[in-house]
Amino acid sequence: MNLKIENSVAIFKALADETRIKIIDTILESSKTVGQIVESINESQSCVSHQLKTLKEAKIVKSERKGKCIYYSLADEHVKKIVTQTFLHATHGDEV
Amino acid sequence: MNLKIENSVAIFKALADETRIKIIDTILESSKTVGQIVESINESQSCVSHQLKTLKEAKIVKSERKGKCIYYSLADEHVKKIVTQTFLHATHGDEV
DNA sequence: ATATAATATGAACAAATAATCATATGAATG
DNA sequence: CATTCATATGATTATTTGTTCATATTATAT
Repeated sequence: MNLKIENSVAIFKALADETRIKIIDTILESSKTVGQIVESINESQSCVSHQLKTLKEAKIVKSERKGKCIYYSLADEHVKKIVTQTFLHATHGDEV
Repeated sequence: MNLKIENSVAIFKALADETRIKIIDTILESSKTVGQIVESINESQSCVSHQLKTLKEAKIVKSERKGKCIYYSLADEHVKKIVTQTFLHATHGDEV
């Protein structure tokens, strides 16, 4: 019943996987097709597709078909902020 | 070997659990003893203690003994930013 | 030194999750 | 309309993870 808690946990769960974070890192700046994502991280097409589905259900990413291919991108700026904030923390260690 | 990815995943994993988020929510503004945390969320002492350990290993929280009790608080401001940013997103839905 | 209060720990079990394999779907093109 | 290219899906298996129970530790007070 506590939306703040439950929604936050849902977001963090969606982000708590190396494959999914690699996907997000790949599409952080510009949208990519599934094929491009598969190329850029080192996982099978099936695996990537499964994880894209997870990310989409969590509303972390959105998709759009253009001709043959489907392009995935981050769903909104807020999610991007959470991710980049964490990337910063992760690379700058314990600095304030 | 990619620290940005690996450290970020570690942080998100630490945050990807309802019990742990409740703990974090409880100590977000001021430090609390284990007993106080147990009271405020609805989990057993053992469960809370286990999860506090997980959070501490992930450097999300720190602890300090004062007399009989051990006080837990957030480890740093950066983590607090990540959490509050997400809480905001979680409560304000899809707004930018 | 013992008893008590506060917290931590280890083992065990159940539940959740991620990758793989095989296959299905669906759009585009000849 | 049949084929091919791009992506999705379902089942299965292995691994990870969270909670509980019982017990251990550690500090303080008596």
